[in-house]
Order: sequence, then structure tokens, then C-alpha cells
Amino acid sequence: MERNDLEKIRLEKIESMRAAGIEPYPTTADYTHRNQEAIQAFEAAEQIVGSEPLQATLVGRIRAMRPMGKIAFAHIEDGTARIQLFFRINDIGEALMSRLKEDYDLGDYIEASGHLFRTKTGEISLHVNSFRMLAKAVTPLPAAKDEEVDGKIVRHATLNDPEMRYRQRYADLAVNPEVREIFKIRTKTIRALQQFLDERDFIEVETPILQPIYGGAAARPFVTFHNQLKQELYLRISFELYLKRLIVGGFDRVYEIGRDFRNEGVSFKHNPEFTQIEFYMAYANYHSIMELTENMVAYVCDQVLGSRTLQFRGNTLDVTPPWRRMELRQGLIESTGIDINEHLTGESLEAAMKAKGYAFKPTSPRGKLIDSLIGDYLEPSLIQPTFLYDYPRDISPLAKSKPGDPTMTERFEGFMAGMELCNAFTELNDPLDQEQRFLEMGRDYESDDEERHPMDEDYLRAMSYGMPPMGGFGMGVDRLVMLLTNQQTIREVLLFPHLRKLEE
RNA sequence: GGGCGCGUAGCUCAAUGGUAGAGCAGUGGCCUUUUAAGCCAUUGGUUCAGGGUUCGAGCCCCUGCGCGCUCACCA
Repeated sequence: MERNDLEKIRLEKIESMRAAGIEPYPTTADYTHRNQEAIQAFEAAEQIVGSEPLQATLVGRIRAMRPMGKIAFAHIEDGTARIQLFFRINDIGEALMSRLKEDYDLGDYIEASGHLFRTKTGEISLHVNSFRMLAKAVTPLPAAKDEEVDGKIVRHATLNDPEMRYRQRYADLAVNPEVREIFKIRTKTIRALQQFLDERDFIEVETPILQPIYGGAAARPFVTFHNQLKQELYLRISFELYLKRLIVGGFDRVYEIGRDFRNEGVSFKHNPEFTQIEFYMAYANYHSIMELTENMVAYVCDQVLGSRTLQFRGNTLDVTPPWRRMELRQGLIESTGIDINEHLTGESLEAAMKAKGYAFKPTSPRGKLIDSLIGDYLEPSLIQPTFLYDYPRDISPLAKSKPGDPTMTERFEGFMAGMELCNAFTELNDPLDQEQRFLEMGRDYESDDEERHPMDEDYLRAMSYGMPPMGGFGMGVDRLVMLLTNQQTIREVLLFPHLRKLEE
């Protein structure tokens, strides 16, 4: 590994420590408090007049160092808080004082013992009487110094280049506290989703990621190969068909939170792998799922943000139920002037779009044209939480038809901030209709081979055993986290977003 | 995949086609309550890579690589 000059200096320090009989990477670390606990314990002890000084051993990473001759200050940081260390030659002696100056750098991990006190300026600090190296850092962290302003750590000249931040996320996290906050919110979000569903008797399950037949969405899959079985396998593009098999099996309410993989374009809202939540609920339909959805998102906001409003791209979004409900057909009439019910074939709709001067991909099926109208003219205007409902049958192969209208299905999508958030429907449970839909999909997408929905005989068999009426739901968790953290790109809410491989 | 933009010291950023700089970090020194500590001194560069134009290229041109934005794609 190539080392730059700064690293070489630190490597020399490691050698000199070892020469002096000091192990820069000891196997143990001791502490009496985590930093936050120490601060709280000190504040509590302070209230009691005449209490003994609070002894503590603390650990953490050195984030700032201010040697001043015969005294020195440092700030260390663990996973809970930042705290100041105070070193004085009177307490630690000349030898340790010079070791401190010689051996210790920003980024090193240190263990320090002493008593807690307040400095002249009132900052709670550890008055150190002994300390040792816990782990020497060879590479300097990509940040200058930090300071505390109103309780918040402000780090100066810190890692900023997005490419390096994503490629070296460890350094990004180590140096940018606000990035760590995003991922704490992400974890809380997932926990809140689980709590919400668990409280309603859903059970969380795990279904195959490697699948012999992919399905449940229209997307290109990643293909892989099992050597011993000599069998092609696909990374799942959705959980849908497996979760609904479980409903047939008698689990009335199931959900899964996990990774989907789609072999498609990468953008600010698309990563090749992304986290999805899907749930299925027997004896529910899309109306009850709508209610459940708005309550679930409101619950998550309560738990994660402590508020039902959130800021996103300069908009204040209010997720308080009930959300606006808008029939898709009506929404399109208002936003485009086209009534899709008057254009029941792709040709007719294409002509209408052409007449209005709307962009479209020629010879697309009707459903795809409608989809592009939504995406171009309706979706961007849906800022406050909105459900669009009743979607065309030909882009909803797993949704149940609307009674009395063979062209429509009981399906809705939820939108916020001009972005699609979730997709749900009354699930199709008629095995003969389902078989017909698979055949239609195969026909419609013949030209676009990779994206066509493959026939899944086993899924049809499961349905043939008898599938209860039910509602199902899917949501991109990453997009929800983007909304909750006001992040404009999915890469900011993925710990390790996909980046192109670098040539060595 | 198309279009536009970007790539300079460890980090953040400067530099009309004319000697590549600053702050922080680092190194040496002074400094016993500092907090982006301060003061003095100082090291550090294949300007993403490769070609070209030019007396001379970080800057202009071409190719490649990577990233960003955007379009296409995307239930």
C-alpha cells in the first residue's frame, strides 16, 4: 500500500512507540462511562454539595488537540458524545507529557482516567492522571478541526467531495456528524414501520432473494448462476408473489422489509439495490390499505421526527391523515385535459397526446402511455400527500379488476413532494383471471423481452388452492427516508451507494 | 446510453497561456484553563491519465477514466 508523507510520519511514530515498549494496538480497552453517561453523571453529582470528585475512565477518538506547553487540551469522541480532556504536567509528569505530544495525533483512539471537573469556561472535562493509546491511526481523517456551537459539532474543511464521501463512507461518517444522523433516522424509520405492523398482528417474514422465476414488478432482473445445480437464478425484483403464497398458507398478515434488485438506470432516486417494504393483509381491500398507509406514515413521522410535518425541498409536507384522494382518471383530466376513458386503445390515446403536443414513446401500450402522462404531468404537482386511485388494468397485472369496469383495477399509488412513494391494490385472487393477465403481459411486452412478466405456474397453483381477498402494499423505504431527512438523492440515505468500479 | 459541467497539496479551495498558492492538517520552536487556542519558522504537487497545439499548458484541442447534474430508461 502506498503511503503519503503524513502517513509515513505516523508509521514512524508507531515504530518509536514500540521501541519504547508501548503497544499502539492493545487488545483491551477499559472505561467506566460512555462519554454521554459521564457528562450526565457529573451534572447529577454537581447538584450534591460537597460530593467527592467523580472518577472516570473514558475512551474515544481524538478530534481536537491543543497542546500549550505544560498543559494540553484534547477533545475525544465516542458513539455518544464529545468530551474534553485536560492534561497537566503536574499530574502526569514530564515523560507522559512528551509522549502525548510525540505519539498522539488526531484520529487516534485513547483511553484516559482521572476525575471530572469544569474548566474556567465551564466546560465539563476529564482531568487526566493517566492515559494510553488504544489504536493508532495511520491515515489522517479528512477534516481539519472541530468546534462546538450551541451543542452542535461543527467540523471545518471537512470531506466534501461526494465521490470520496460515498467511496470512503467510513471517513465520511467519521468526520460528518450530520451524515451519521441520517442513518440513525433510517434505522428508526425501519424500527417504526416494524412496530406499527407488529402492533397490528402482522408477522415479519423472509422470502427468497435468489429466485428461479422473478416477478411482482416490471423490471429487468440481475441474473446469476448456481454452479452445482447448473441453474440460472434471478435476484428478486419484488417480494410480492412469495408473500402472497404465505397468505394462501394461512398467515393472514405478513410483511417483509428487505432488498430488491433492479438492473436498470441509476439516478437520484434509483439504486440497483434498494430497500422495500411490502405487506399483505387478508380480508382488506385498497380502501382499508389506504387508511393503513396514511396512519403508518404518520406513525413513522411521530416516532422518528416527533412531528407530522416535514420539510422537503422547501415544501412543508403535512402527513396527518386523511390524505387527499384523487381518482387517477380525474387527476389526468385536470392535469392534461385527456380523459383516458375516451381512449381505450393505445392508438387512440397516442393520437390524443399527439394532438396536445405531449411527449410519448411511439407504439407504447396504452398503460405505458398513461404511466408517462402521470409521470410527466400529474406526479410533479402532487406535493402534499395524495393517493391516486383506480389504475388501468394493463399496467396492473396483479391487481383485482374494478367491479363494473373491466379496464380498471382497484389500485392506488401514494405521492408526496412530487415523488411516487408507494403502490398498493386489492390483490387479484382469481386464478383464471391471473393466468389471463400473465398471458396478456407476455403479449404486450413481447417487443421488450427482458421486462415482460414471466408466467409463474407455481404462483397460479398457490392461488388455485384458494386465496382470500386481500390488500397488498409496497413502498420504497429509501424514498421515505429521503423525505424524512430532506435529502435530494437516494445516495445520501444509502450507507454504501453503488458506484462504478475504479480501474486499479 | 446522450447532453452539460467538474477533477490542483492529506482536507477545503485559489491561480489572463508566462516561476503552482492560501487556510487547516503535518514538522520544529515558544506557551500552565484552551476550545477552529495563539505566536514564530517550515515541509509538502506526476495539477485524474495519455496524446496534441504552442517558444511556453493547471488553463486551449483530442482520447480515456471517475464523479455530479440532466435526458432516456425505470410499476
